[in-house]
Amino acid sequence: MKVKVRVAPSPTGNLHIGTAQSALYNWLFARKNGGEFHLRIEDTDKARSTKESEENIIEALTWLDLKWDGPVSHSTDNQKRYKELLEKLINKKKAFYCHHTQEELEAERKSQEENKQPPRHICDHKNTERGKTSGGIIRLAVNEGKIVFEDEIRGKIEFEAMLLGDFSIAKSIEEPLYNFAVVVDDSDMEITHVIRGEDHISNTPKQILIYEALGKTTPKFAHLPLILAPDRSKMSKRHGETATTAFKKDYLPEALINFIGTVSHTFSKEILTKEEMIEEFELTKVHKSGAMFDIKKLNWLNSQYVKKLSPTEFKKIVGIPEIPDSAVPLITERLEKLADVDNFDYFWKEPEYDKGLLIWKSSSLEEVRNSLEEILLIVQSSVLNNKDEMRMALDDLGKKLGNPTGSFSADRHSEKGRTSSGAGRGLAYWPLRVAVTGKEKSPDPVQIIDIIGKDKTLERIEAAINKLKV
RNA sequence: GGCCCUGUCGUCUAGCCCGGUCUAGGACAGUUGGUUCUCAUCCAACAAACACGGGUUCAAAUCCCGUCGGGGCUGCCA
Repeated sequence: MKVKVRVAPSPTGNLHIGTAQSALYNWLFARKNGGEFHLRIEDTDKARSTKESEENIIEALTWLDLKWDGPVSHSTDNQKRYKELLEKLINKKKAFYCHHTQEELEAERKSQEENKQPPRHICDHKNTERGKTSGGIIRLAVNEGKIVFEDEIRGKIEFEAMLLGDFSIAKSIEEPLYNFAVVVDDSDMEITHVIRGEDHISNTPKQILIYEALGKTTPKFAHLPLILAPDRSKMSKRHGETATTAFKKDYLPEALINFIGTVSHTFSKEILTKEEMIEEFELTKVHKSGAMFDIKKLNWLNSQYVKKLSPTEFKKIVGIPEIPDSAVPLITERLEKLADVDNFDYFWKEPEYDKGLLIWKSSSLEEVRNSLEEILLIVQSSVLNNKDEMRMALDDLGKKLGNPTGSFSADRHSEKGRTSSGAGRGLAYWPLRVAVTGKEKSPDPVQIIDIIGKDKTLERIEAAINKLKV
């Protein structure tokens, strides 16, 4: 039988990162087995479902390039089926109306907990005339027995049916609840493998009972481990952002895919595309225990992908003003998150900084100004068109300015056993970098100068000298 | 409380099924050093784990039992 899987998010919020992982694994499984991967919007709860959420789900999946087969389906398209099947179950006495009030149910649950009893409702309206009369919610008539299924990832899992009680399947004949709706949907779509988060393990016995009551064959089940927050609990809003689309501003989709793919499944490489993942993907190789969401690892992966981008791709993705291609590697080499590209805005706009930043170590204001004036002369000469000559000229200047032999201990730069020539070079390079970039951290100023050009460089050095005069 | 899932470095894991090759391997993060004007890259090195207790065995991270820990579910949400 042809493999058919789906991802079925409810449109009650943005696409959760865990659901994105679930989508990826379903997608990989389908592609690996030449099957189909579908997207179904599980909008059973009409009150909480929104159009915006649905749009967000589609936006996220599209961004991650997880293409689904066929049209997007909706639970709400299946209304008539739910009602039809619900009536059928009631007629066959496999389901019934429960007329107990919410207060009664709550009191029962409370006393059960106090008496260390399993929380459940075994309804005495089952198999009675009252149970056939519409009015209350609809429950499945559960009988004694064991419910056993073979999880494709975890192996055999067993439940005692009566511990479930006569659980609810619909609020009314027109309003099915989640467990009933998914079973009908999956069954009608002929889903062969239900691959979803571990948080659904306890729904599985209920769903199996519904399949049986309906006389349908059950699909295979596979429960993925959860992606955990730093406190090891399920990731939720209270831990910060969980929306997949929130990662768009900082991360490449390939990097996020790589991260969520490798965090719960081991592949032969740490860095690989989802096409490469298809080759090795096996449900039996999916891990059993939850994995913490390690943002540092995501950052590292992202930086690896950023470095591989061509200048054209990079500029298009981060959307910055036009800069020469040669500037791009200088940026990508030190970029972890896309939005941090603003730290390199000196390539396209004038730097702003405090004049104190121009001071190299414990040098004096005069020394720095003198150094900048010398550099101005160097730049004005034509050595600029050769980076090596430029460096030599700056190195010579460094030597000339010499090593101020005083102590450096009381400044903001750490002292790392620098050689005497290094100290002089610093007096040349440091103020130049600050003048050109306005930052204390940057790529080699000579390379930056080569990119922004002679005129801009002269302007910026003059501006720096003027700052020091005030 | 009840039911279920799970437990190797700080994190993600390899190894576990089929005991010895494991003085437990890799990656991220961390620390140190090299290149260096700063940052980054790159390179080198260091530190860091079998949850605990019994048992089986010549031998246990690997097999068995128990304990403890973590998580999920426990809705007329999904």
